[in-house]
Amino acid sequence: MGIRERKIREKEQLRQKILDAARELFMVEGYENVSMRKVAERIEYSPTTIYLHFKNKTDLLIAISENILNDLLDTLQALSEDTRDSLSNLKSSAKAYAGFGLAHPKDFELIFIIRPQHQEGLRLTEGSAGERAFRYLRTMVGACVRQKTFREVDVETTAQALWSAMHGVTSLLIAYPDFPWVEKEALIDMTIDTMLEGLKA
Amino acid sequence: MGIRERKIREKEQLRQKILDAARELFMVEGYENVSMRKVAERIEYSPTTIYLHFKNKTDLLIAISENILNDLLDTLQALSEDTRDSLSNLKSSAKAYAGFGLAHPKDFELIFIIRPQHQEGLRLTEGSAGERAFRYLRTMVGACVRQKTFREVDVETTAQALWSAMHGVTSLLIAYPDFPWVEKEALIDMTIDTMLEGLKA
DNA sequence: TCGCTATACTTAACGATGTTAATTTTATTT
DNA sequence: AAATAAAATTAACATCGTTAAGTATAGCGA
Repeated sequence: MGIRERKIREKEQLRQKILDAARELFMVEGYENVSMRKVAERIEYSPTTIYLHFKNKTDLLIAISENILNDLLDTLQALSEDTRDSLSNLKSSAKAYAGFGLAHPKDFELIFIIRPQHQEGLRLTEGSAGERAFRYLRTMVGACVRQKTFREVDVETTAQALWSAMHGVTSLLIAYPDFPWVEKEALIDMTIDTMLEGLKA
Repeated sequence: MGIRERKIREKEQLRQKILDAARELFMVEGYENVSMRKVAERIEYSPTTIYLHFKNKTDLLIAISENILNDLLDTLQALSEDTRDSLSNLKSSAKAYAGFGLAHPKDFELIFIIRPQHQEGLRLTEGSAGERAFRYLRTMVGACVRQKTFREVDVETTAQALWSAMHGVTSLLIAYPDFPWVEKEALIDMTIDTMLEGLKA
């Protein structure tokens, strides 16, 4: 009796096909310029079929955002594999966050700029990619404090401040690509290095 | 022959009326939820009349953004009136930037989040509010370096890094109001204080 | 193999959007 | 009072997100 299973599988495949098509289009054309009809056309289904898999366009955006967030989390966690000292880990993770933004500006924009605009009251649910990413950051900060690499700062506040600083550079570099920035790498380094210097014991 | 003058004045008045109505609506309903028809209805003109004064909706957004940026610049410059030491000036300006964002989140969102999305290739033109604000920041950083309050850092890079950090906290606090932030003031203080600490001579 | 039923999918439509073209009203000049 | 220039409007186009209603299809028991 594998019929039911096959149907579920086919349904899941179509859902994935929609996600792939939409993500691709969002990246190339930008969320606001992609209509449900365009997504439908690309997968060769009628527009309404999408609504059998996603409640609305925002729901589609959210699902894709979660996928991207998982990619980002993978990128960050791949770095902690080589477990050097906590400070190096923290620094390379912070740089990876900004690096991800520069390498995939459209992804960054979608998850951190567009999504919160369309999903107000967004909160990090237990075990979500965003929640795990931030917990990972807090752990690294905690380690630096425990090992007296940092002075006795509040771990939660410090983690949030570090995220803020890295998020700031990345957002600005993406939002204003034509601003007369100094070399991007240099700016990213200056931001994270200054923060870390300010936290030293 | 004051007829021509009166006509110009009336035209300018209507333009201002449109700006006021649109800004008010943008603040309350959000840019994307405000249609040209809604703006028109509020000023009791037909929708097309707006197009006699603004090329399109983006043009309206830009004009309003410039107004808001001037407000922000005023807020910042009011602080430098009491000319204490450069470091205090820098610190209070940085806090004022974040404070403006928290006090007027919709304004902040409009000029720093929405506008760059609709006006790509945006550059700070000579003498614009944005350009003056940043130049002011660079001057304060330069003063701190010259007086050896800061170590010998590159002024341009440092100014951009400081803006990044402050922009980051503010953006995040606004974008994710439901994130479990520590006390907002504490987070803002931690971010700016850590940056300044990291720059000390 | 036949009809029955649930599921998958499509067609048609609604109200709203930004924007343009064509037209009418209004105010000024001759 | 007629002509002209300016200001404002009406009507329309293409497109949007989304819903309701209808049609095809695939699996089922007989």
